[in-house]
Amino acid sequence: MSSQSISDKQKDLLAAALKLFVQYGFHGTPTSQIAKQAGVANGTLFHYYKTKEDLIVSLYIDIKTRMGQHVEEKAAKDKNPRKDFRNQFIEIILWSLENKDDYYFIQQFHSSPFAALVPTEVIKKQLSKSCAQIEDAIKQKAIKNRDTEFILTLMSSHIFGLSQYLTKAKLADKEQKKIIKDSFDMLWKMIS
Amino acid sequence: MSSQSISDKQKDLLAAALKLFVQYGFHGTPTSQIAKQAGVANGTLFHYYKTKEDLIVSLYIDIKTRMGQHVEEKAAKDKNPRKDFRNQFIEIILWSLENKDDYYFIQQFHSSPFAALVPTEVIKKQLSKSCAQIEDAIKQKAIKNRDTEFILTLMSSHIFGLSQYLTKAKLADKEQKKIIKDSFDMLWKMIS
DNA sequence: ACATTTGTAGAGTGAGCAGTCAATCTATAT
DNA sequence: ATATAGATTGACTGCTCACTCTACAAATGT
Repeated sequence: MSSQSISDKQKDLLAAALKLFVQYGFHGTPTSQIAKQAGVANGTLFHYYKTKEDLIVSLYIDIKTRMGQHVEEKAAKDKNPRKDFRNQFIEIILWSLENKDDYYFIQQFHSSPFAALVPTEVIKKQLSKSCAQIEDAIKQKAIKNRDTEFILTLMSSHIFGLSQYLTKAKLADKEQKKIIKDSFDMLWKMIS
Repeated sequence: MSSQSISDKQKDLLAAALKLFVQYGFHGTPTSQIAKQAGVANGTLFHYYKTKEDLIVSLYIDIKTRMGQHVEEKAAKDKNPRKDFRNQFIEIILWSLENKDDYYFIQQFHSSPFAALVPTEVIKKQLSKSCAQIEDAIKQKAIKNRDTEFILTLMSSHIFGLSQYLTKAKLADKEQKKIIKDSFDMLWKMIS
């Protein structure tokens, strides 16, 4: 199901679906519209995705994967936990601002019944790196000794909140970077 | 539209809608099912709510109002900003845990196209108190001097994250209270 | 060259849904 | 008693939508 290399038409379909889902919601977007927007026939959509549900879940996994790759590539690694987290923090925020639709879709998806349809193995894979990193930082006494999930949740929601704020308040680049750094300092103060 | 005192049948309808929306999502829930679950006829639903959309928005406003009232009543007022925020923080968290469906619905609603349909006056009314409180605390130098919206967003998402964590990790009462307090301390450290 | 698989198209189908409507019931007013 | 307005019902409708099906085209293998 939508694994392996993704064809051009699949990319078009996912891009079209993203745009429309963000604008009209899952149910407000007929598959016919998605096909139209992607410039393919109705049947083609169902050739690649067995059901609409399959398309939605595939889109989610695709976005998450791309986001992960981006951070992996861009964020400079660092021995110092604080700097390491900071680099990743900044890259995620920047990505979320450059890909607002994608980020918004993830939120939408998370608080929908579709969230339950993501295979557990996929979820675990997504979390494993972050968890390991947090556990590492705890061992190094760089951050508070708390349940890993707890820390991760607080970090995620902090990032979510910041992204939301920056999206609403359209600021100049300089001002924005200032707030991002400030925001990380606040986060770090909280968990260190 | 669904203002003024709410009749029993309306209450039944909202309760039914909440339950089903949380379980199956907005689109996965036909109005016919909502009516059935509420024990009224199909037409009765449309007597009270012009459209399904109207029902959804009304439900959101109803929940938000109830949540606000609950906090207003329960949270002990305090001259000390920190204590004042803490009391409210705790009450919101406890409410969210006792009313998981309601809280989940709010999230679902926020990241949906329906969010745009809430009248701006309603939104402003909801935010005014919190904003005033934050501005007050800033003047008293109890918390950092930042944009009010920024602080509010960080607080909201922190609460959201904590609620989510506590919902997943089912802990004993004592443990839970410990984490709530700890979590508030962390939040306060961040913004003070 | 031919066979087989894979991709693409788009009209068609049947189920399900939001919302209507005419009829009946209830309540309050006069 | 009677009139008026609101509440309640549930069968009905017209439309939308997810998904199917058949036919044809392109690629791939032999």
